[in-house]
Amino acid sequence: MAMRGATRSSPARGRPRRGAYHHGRLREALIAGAIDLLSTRGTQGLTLREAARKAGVSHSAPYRHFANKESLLAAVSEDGFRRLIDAGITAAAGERDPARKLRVVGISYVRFAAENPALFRLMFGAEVSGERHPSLREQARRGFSLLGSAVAEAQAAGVLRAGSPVELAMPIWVLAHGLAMLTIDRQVPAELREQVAIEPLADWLMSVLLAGLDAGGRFTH
Amino acid sequence: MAMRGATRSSPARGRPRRGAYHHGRLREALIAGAIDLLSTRGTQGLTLREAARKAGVSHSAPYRHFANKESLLAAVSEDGFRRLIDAGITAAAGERDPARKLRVVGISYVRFAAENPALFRLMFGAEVSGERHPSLREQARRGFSLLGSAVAEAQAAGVLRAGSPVELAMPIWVLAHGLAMLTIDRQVPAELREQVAIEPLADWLMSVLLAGLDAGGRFTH
DNA sequence: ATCGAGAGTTGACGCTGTCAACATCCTCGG
DNA sequence: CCGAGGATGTTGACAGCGTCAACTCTCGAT
Repeated sequence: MAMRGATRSSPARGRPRRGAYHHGRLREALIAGAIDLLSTRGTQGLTLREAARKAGVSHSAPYRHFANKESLLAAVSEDGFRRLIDAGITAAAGERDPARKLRVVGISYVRFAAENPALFRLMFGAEVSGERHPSLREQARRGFSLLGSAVAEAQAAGVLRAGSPVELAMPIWVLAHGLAMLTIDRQVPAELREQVAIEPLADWLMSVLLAGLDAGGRFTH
Repeated sequence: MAMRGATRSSPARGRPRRGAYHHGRLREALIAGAIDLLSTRGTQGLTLREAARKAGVSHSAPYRHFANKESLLAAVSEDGFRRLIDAGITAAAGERDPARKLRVVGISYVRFAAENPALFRLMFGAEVSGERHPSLREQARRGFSLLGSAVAEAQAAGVLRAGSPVELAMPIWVLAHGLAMLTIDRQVPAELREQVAIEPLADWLMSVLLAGLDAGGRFTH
């Protein structure tokens, strides 16, 4: 049996020391396959058995590495959060002006969603519960604190009014998240969509909001 | 066979003229059952077969009324849009001041999402495609035009700057949608959540945005 | 009275997630 | 050097799902 061999996805990347029976890097291969399935065939196409097939492994091998499907989805989601945060960090690093930095972080958020719609929906969706997977909650917190530090920087430079960074970051996140979701759902009115470029729209929305943050009152709770 | 009878969900509501074999109002019963399943057991719990069971009918009877599962979901989604728009109309009717009217429409949007999370996600999700179900697109357009008229009213009253209503309505929708989604996903930071009341937060965000719309520039494309 | 179309049923298919029992491999203590 | 045992992978099963084909029942029009 075990007709599986080096023909499929080169098990044990690098040096194929392991025999045919043990994959060697199955966990990573499953996550990578799942991410690929998600972007090419959408949520419906992401199946435990199909991910196993792509890794060249039997249908229940994944259970040696994930308790159930939700656990695999959580790992995929966590990887998505890492990439989303990396995109934000990279975008911020490319800007020196603190005001522009704040905007490009928001724009990178929307762009990530537009480029990975199914993944983005999974990350914020309900099929993987944040309660059961606290590491996900941790990643979301990291992302929010990245935004918070961009806010603090803008405040220090005097381009954003004083106030609790979390209170000021919240509206920015809400706006970026709303635009990201509506973009994914293709709900942005045609009048406001020029070609497929979402960035100018995102930039304008950020301008409006930042102006409002300077003018508006605080959230006194 | 056909042990199904008046014991279950009273087929042919009103006058049970039809015998046991023909349900009489199966289509409506399936939609109602699906909505119920969605709110009590979530997306995963909404199953064609379970909806049929709730209606007291065999597992493939739904195919006489819906081409496939997605068609049932589309009907559920359309009902959701109607209720969402109704909520907005009701909220607007309760306010005379055009500025407050604009805000309560946004707040009602967020509240609807918070009260019907699974339904809201279905309405804007990917499992029912707007391309294949144009009536859904139509409902979304109706909702947007409801918001647009609230904007126009505010402009006429001089409490909102001039400009294309669609250009001004877009940021409001984006903000409301973002807050709705983040609320559903329980991502709103604890510091900003007082108890479970989302309305003050929504109101504040609307204030910030409206101030920004007055101060900010236009979206020149 | 009949007949045909609409509405519902039965049974099947392939797919899925999950589990139990089994097989194989790798490592480490003796 | 070896052999035991844990880690890893396989096989086969189960129930539930969406869907389809073939059947049956019912009712209203002719």
